Amino acid sequence: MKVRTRFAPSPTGYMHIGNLRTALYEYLIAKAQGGDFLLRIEDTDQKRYVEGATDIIYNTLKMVGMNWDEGPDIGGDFGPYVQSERKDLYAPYAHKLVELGGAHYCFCAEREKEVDEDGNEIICKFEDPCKKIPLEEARARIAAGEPYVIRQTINQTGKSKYEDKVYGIIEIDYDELDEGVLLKTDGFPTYNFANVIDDHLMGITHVVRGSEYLPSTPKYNLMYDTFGWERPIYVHLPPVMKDAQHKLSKRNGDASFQDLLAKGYLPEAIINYIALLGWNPGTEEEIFSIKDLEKIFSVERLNKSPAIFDIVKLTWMNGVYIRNLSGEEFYRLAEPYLADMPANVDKRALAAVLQPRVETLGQIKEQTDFIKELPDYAVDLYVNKKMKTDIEVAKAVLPEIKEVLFKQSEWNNDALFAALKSLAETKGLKNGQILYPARIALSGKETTPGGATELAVVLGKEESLNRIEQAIVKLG
RNA sequence: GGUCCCAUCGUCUAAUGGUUAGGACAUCACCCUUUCACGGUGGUAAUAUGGGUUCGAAUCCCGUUGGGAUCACCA
Repeated sequence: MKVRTRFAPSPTGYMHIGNLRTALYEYLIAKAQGGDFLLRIEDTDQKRYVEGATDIIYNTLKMVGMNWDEGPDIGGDFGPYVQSERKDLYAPYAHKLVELGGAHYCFCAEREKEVDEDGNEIICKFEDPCKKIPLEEARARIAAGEPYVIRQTINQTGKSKYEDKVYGIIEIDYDELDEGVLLKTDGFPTYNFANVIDDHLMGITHVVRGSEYLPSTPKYNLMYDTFGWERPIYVHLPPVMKDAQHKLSKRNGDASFQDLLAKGYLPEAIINYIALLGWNPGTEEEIFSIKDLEKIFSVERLNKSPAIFDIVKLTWMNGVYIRNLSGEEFYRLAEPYLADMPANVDKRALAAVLQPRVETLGQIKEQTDFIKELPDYAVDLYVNKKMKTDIEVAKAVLPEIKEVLFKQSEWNNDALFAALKSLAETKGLKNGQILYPARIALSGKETTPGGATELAVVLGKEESLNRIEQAIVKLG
């Protein structure tokens, strides 16, 4: 049978990393088996709907290369793919479930949380008195216009049992299961119910979701069983953590996919990194494109313990992706970050020195700030023991450097380096005694992307000579 | 609180009864070098804990501890 998985986000306007990873695994489980990956929007909670949120979902999935085979925008044989458009479809199934004995009509007021004297929430199992109302009486009250919900009926005793692909056999006592609402007063289904109906109707073979659903899965199974439907294969995923105690969440202000993009992380690197948060290929390789992952992914290698999201390792991996880019591709990506560079700056040369030195595109700004404007630096920057330079050396050498550069007609790194190197030789100095002061004069910074001659190329001849002259004046 | 789940270097993880417990990030040292990076070499660093089972346990069982989840007309 063809594998079918689904990503079913609710449109809340925020694609967080845990969610993205769930989508990735759903996608990979399908694709590794030549199956279909579908997109379904779960918007049954009208209060939480956020305008434009579905576009964020579409754009994110497209950007990382997770193409869906069926979805709200492209359709498919099992639509509609937006739950609010499926609204009328659920109620008949709910009433059917009542007939089959798997649910009942309930007229209770909405449950309120009880609090004890210390302000702690009292947790107790809900015993629904409406369960005892004869079906005919309940139907009469509904006919009379009384508001009602449909609630799941759980009469089973003993242990429920199912197998999860990552956690193994899960056994839970039926007694622990809450008789939750399936169809709300407003006629909308709850997640619990809509999920079962939609997954069945859409032919979903593998239900992939967070491990928080592990304890409520027996309730879904009961519904599948009562309807006489085949239970899906379950794949529950451990959470992605911010630290040992907290899940990554919107509330904590943790990075979303969008935030990472804005900081200059590449979609390919993000996908590669999160794929490895809870899954490993069993080899020592760790750089994978999504196409690679489609070939090698297997559910068996999914991990069951939570994983902490480590931005440091993601940053490293992003650096790997940046370095693997061709010079042309990197230039294209870096260009927007170089928009405010002065016109005389050789942006291509600059991009070339930047590429091995940045791990995120966002780091370009701090690396290039000295180009726009020479910082007002302290003269003791010219002192460097290892390079055997100090203020006196700089004072002596800078006019000579200016002279050499002034005469230089070929303005590229090799030519400049050769020229300054021969200056050092004729003066009987070490290379560093020429190059270090030159670099400081050109940049006004202790560390720079590239050496003296590389910076001279980036700045151009005129600006380079100008800065060296300023240094000579500064040193008096 | 009841129930369910989890537990290997700081972090992500490998090792499905027999390894000097492996790799990657981070960290430290050294090399390369025109500063800083990149690259290269090497080092520090882990089986939470107590009992079993076994010739042999990170691995299987039980307890303890620590953490997480769940118990909504939210998904």
